[in-house]
Order: sequence, then structure tokens, then C-alpha cells
Amino acid sequence: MDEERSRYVEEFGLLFGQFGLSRMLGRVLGVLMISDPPERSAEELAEELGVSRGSISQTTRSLIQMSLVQRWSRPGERRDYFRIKPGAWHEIMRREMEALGDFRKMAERGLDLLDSEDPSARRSLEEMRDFYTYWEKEMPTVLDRWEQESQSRDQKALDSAFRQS
Amino acid sequence: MDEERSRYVEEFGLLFGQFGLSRMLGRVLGVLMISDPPERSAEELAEELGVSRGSISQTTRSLIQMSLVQRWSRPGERRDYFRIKPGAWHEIMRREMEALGDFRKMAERGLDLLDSEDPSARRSLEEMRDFYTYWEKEMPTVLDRWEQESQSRDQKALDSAFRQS
DNA sequence: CATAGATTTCAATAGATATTGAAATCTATG
DNA sequence: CATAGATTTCAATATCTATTGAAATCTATG
Repeated sequence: MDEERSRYVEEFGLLFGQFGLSRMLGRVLGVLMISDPPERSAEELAEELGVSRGSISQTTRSLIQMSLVQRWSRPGERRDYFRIKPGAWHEIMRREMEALGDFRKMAERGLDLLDSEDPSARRSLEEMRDFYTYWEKEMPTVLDRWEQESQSRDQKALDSAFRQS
Repeated sequence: MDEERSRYVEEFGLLFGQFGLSRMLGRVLGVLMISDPPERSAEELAEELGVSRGSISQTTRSLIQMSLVQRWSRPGERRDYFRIKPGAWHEIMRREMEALGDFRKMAERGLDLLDSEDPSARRSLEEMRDFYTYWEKEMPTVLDRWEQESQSRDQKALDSAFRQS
């Protein structure tokens, strides 16, 4: 992997780090994003990133569990390959969306805890609760709309996968 | 601070941790959220959380810089207080929103890097770019709508702050 | 403008997290 | 069903991050 690609992959990792996920998750995803063909074996990933097999094993397992990556085996070959799962970014956003509920619930618990009726004491928690309630309602709408609008693109991707197999 | 509140504050911290911010940021915010009156001095925060003054100093500085907390001084008192800034949650979401652009740019850089014209190699990056472009357009709309809908609530909060001072 | 209380800074360190690597396990094939 | 390549597991360790605490600095007041 050349210098420019290494830098790209490292920055992909940093972006994921900022975002609250592990850097290694981002690095592996980064390598897969710029791979042509778009799949890589565990061994290739380890070598391209200069990290141990064990590390790759743990990371690919997480990525698969998060539905961001899928295994890809070629008939007649023992080794497994990994590739980005279509809809991975949608999935990341869906997870974000679920976290909104945690924030709303935290606000509600706070209001229960705070038995004061003083509006100035309750204001921040009420604002928090109302804000996340609003987003919990709005996000699914926006996410669904994306799904509709990208339907034709998904169809093309499916066709392409079909032609290839 | 009683057992139940301590637990709440700790979980507030964990929620922030999951979210990609430091746990201490979340703890301090958590204490302020359930404080009545809604402001606390650095000393009170340190004591309630059982952490050093230095730690509080660094954390409040971050929270102020992030526009989540504001200083609050009472005339005739030397000591400073801190309280949650109205609109803090809106501000957190605004930051999230800005990160969307980083993801889109990362996708665009990837497409430049990948000189292959093979659609199956480009697919993931194109999906990533289109997805974040979509969200970059939609999020501000949804956030603005919140601002409108909560206008009357903000007005009430202002009145209340005015009555108190 | 000296004082004392309050706050900040930052080097040292405690504590948490990520990574390795070798042994154990798995799995497709002849 | 034995083999060899591939993968996973997990204890040990390296690395990174958070936290302390004491010295330095700041700031409102008489």
C-alpha cells in the first residue's frame, strides 16, 4: 500500500475515533472502502495495515456483528474475504438513531430524580427530554426517505453483484 | 449526594462515553442537570464527584468552550458558578451535523484515490458520499424546525431567568 | 496595591484500552 | 478422518488517556 493510501486509511481511522468508535474499526473499513477488487482476506488486511492477525480477527468480528462488513468466500478457496456490506452507512446512522432514545430516557430519569417543582431547576432536563423526543420522531422519517430515494441505486448494486457471482 | 444521584451521574458519564465524548464531561453535565438551584461552584462539583479541583477546572473549561455550560457569578461573591447553557442539546446536535461533512469529504477523497473505474470497486464510496450529502442537506432543515417549534419554550425560560435575577 | 480565596496549569502517575503472538481451535479437502 | 491452511482466543504487555495535587497565577476587595 502506497504512502497516500496509508495516510487515507489512518485518517479514516481517526474519523471513526472522533466519532466514538475504535480507530482500528475505521482503519479496516478504510482499507476495504478503497480496495479494488472490493474484498480482502484477513491476511491481506493484516499485511496492508501492519498489524497482527489477532487484531484483524477481533476487528472483523465486530464489523460483521455491527452489520457493516460481510464475509465473502470464493468457491474452491479455503480462505475468507471481507467486504463492505451495502447499506453500511445507513446502518451506522440507524445505530445513532437508537442512541437518541437513551438520551431521552436519561432526561426522564433525571426529572423523576429531581423532585423539585422549581421550573428553573427542571428547565435543562425538560429541554433535553423534548429535544430528543423530537429527534426520535424525525430521524426515522428522514432515514426512510433516504431509503426510498436510493432505491434505484440499490437495485443497480444488486444487479452488479448478480452479474459478478 | 445520595447513592441514587451518584449512580445517575455515573450513567450520564457512561452515556457520554459511548457517544464519543469523555466520561468526565458527562459526569459534570449530569450533576448540573439535576442540581437545584441549577448552578454549582467548582468546589461543589469536585466534592460531589469526589475528584480533584484540577480535573473540574479542565472539564468546565471544555464544556464552556463547547458552549454547553456557562459561568455564573453572583454579585458580592468571589467564587464562580457553572450552569447548563440553554440550547446545550441543540449545540451538541449541531456539532454532530458538522461531522457529517467530514464523512462526505472522506468519501470524496477516497473516490479520487481509487482511480479504478470498476463500478463494483467504487460502489461503497459512492454510497457513502451520497448518503452523507443527503444528511448534510436534511439535518439543518430538521434542526431549524426544532428551533421554531421550541421558540415559545425558550421565551418562557428567558422570562424565568429574568424573574430570578 | 496587598491580601486571601479561588482557579488554573502541568509534570507525574494511576488506570484503562488496544495490540500482540503463540497455542488452541476450526474447516475444507483428498 | 488425517492434514494443513486459516482463524480465533486470550494472557501478557505496550500504549494511550485521565487524573491528581502542589505550585503558579489570577482576581475581587478593603
